[in-house]
Amino acid sequence: MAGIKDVAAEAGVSVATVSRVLNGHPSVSQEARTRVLAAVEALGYRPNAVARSLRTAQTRTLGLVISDVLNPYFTELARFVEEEARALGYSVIIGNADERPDLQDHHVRTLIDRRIDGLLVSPADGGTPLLRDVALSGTPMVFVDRWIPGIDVPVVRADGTGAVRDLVAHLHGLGHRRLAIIAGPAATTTGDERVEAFRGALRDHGLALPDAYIGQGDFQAASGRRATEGFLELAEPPEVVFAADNLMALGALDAIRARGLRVPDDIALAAFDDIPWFVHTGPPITAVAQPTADLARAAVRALADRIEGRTPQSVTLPARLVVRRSCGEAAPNERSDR
Amino acid sequence: MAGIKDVAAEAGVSVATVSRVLNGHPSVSQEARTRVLAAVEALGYRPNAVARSLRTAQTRTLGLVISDVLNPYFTELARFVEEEARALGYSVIIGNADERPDLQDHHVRTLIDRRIDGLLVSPADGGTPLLRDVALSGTPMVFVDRWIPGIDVPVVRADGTGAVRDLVAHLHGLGHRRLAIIAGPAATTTGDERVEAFRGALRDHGLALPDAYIGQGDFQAASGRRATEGFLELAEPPEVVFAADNLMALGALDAIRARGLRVPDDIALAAFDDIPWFVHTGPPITAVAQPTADLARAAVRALADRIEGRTPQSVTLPARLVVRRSCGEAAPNERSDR
DNA sequence: ATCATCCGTGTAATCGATTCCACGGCGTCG
DNA sequence: CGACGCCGTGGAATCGATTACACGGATGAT
Repeated sequence: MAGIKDVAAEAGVSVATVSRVLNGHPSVSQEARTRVLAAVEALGYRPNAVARSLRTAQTRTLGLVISDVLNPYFTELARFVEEEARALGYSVIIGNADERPDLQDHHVRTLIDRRIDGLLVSPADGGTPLLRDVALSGTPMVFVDRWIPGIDVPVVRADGTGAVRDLVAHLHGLGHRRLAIIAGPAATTTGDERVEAFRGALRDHGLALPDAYIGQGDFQAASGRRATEGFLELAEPPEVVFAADNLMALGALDAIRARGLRVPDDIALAAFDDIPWFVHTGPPITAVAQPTADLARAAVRALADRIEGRTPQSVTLPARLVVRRSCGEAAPNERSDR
Repeated sequence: MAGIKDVAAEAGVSVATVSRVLNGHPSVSQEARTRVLAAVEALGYRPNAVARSLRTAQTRTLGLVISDVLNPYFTELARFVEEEARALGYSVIIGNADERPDLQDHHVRTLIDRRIDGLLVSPADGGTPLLRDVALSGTPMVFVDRWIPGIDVPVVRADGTGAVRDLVAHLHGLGHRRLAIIAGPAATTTGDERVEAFRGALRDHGLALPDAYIGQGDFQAASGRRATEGFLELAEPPEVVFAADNLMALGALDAIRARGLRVPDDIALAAFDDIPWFVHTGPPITAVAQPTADLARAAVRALADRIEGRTPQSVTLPARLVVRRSCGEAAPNERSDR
């Protein structure tokens, strides 16, 4: 593969001049510039990004570590992150943690070893020592969706409290009084937060959230199934199950069907995170939708700000309720899908 | 960030010795080894992958360019690819082409510039000049799922003919005679192939595949919707729609529902590519399932073989039919889900 | 005792770019 | 007319690792 020396030789100039032309440096004669460009064209020369990165100490690459690529919410997030990053001239390397702290650490370490310019993280857990160290070491970092309290890094996320309140109002309006939630891992911020938002909204309607109505999940479908089975075995099972993410909602749907029950007639179902498939499930599922594209854009911009020496800002965007049929027939005046 | 020189100084040896210890080179005294290791530990030293790559001319990184990350089939593929690559000591950088040749080229070029050791591609189109050049230039490359005829590169893919034949037999057994297909872009191999397999299977039952029953899609949901609307407007609409990928099946489902029709009572639906969500749609969708994990593993192994100087092999694995309810009630003796 | 070998180690070249510094030529200004 | 400055350019240092080669000392064979 042709190197910068070959180009210099071909154009009859020094490597310094070639480099200057390629980087748009002003002091190069028109003459030299055209000769170099011609040589580049002739040889099909492409600069070696590895060598360039070594010298300049920047890779124009962002790392994105997410907790689970198979979760459509994160897939979508990743897609938009890459899109915005590309627009700003960065590449993205994705690391999938599969909700495993050890895998998360593996990816963080590899990314740091590759000297990525900045790190976007949606932590799978309460924060391993590694993540703290990285943040402390001055590597530009931004949390997206989930974050770790006590680590001083900008956070870009959606606030679900308003939407959850709307959801509870909707459920209450349909006559439901016994509402249960399948929570995420307590170690994740989104885990807690969604439970607390739910509890708060229930309180507004004079309802309590008994411990038996809080299922412990881990954001995976299987845990949603288990938690729902637990609910269904209760002497007084809930009338509604609210899953804190879309995969657990799917598990819940499984468990409900396995019992021969019907949604929403026998039990209602709602989920956090809206995904395209929820339109097509039987029945379509009512969900709290996050502004994924905006979150991704804001996160990338915050990170780029941090990298390029500007001051990054934490951003919180509101989520919104999308009513479908899984909690009972929507009243005609309620907001519906889209 | 500490460099190898710092470690050498701390341990009181030369950088060469440090490097030897880190790379498990034999001729290093036990003494020196422990001192170096202690220094590494003390300084929290991590080798700079960029510098290492420049010198060794290898990055231990694989590029994976897929046509659409949002398609769960590819998401899953990507996940398993990363898993297998990690097991073999490689990292993976994913490039999402969004079914756009220009974006595909962008990613291929960036990956080559970064001097990845090998490239796994599921081409979005018939093959841009760039892809040909890269293959010709000797960059290790393997096609997965889709490939480009005329480029001499190993191909790892699933063969759907058997499963499609099973599908058609199943449909025929249920009494369906007017079967339509939503094809993928003609430029992709999977596009053609699935149509031809379908046509062949129909012929076995003495059925024809009229042009009006071949919808033109592009592997995206919207195209499935359009094609299905076309079918439904026909004087004699088909009794079954077979979508050549899962997203188009979703579009088809949309179009059918929008008409107020019911699956499978009014019209049957089947899809190529099985995904977890098909269990939860209303009704659950009959599909041809590809052995995604095995494909991913085989592809990575083929690429690693090529990179490491062994002879890579093309691999073709059989797909299988998963019968659910979207084509009519399954006979009790038929293979069902799982 | 002598010489060849081998082992552990260090010095320095190298990978392919960027960039600091010096230099020659030329225009401008005093 | 001499000095100064600027412009375009090239030489060489540099980034942080790996590795070929050289070297000194110990060991073993003859």
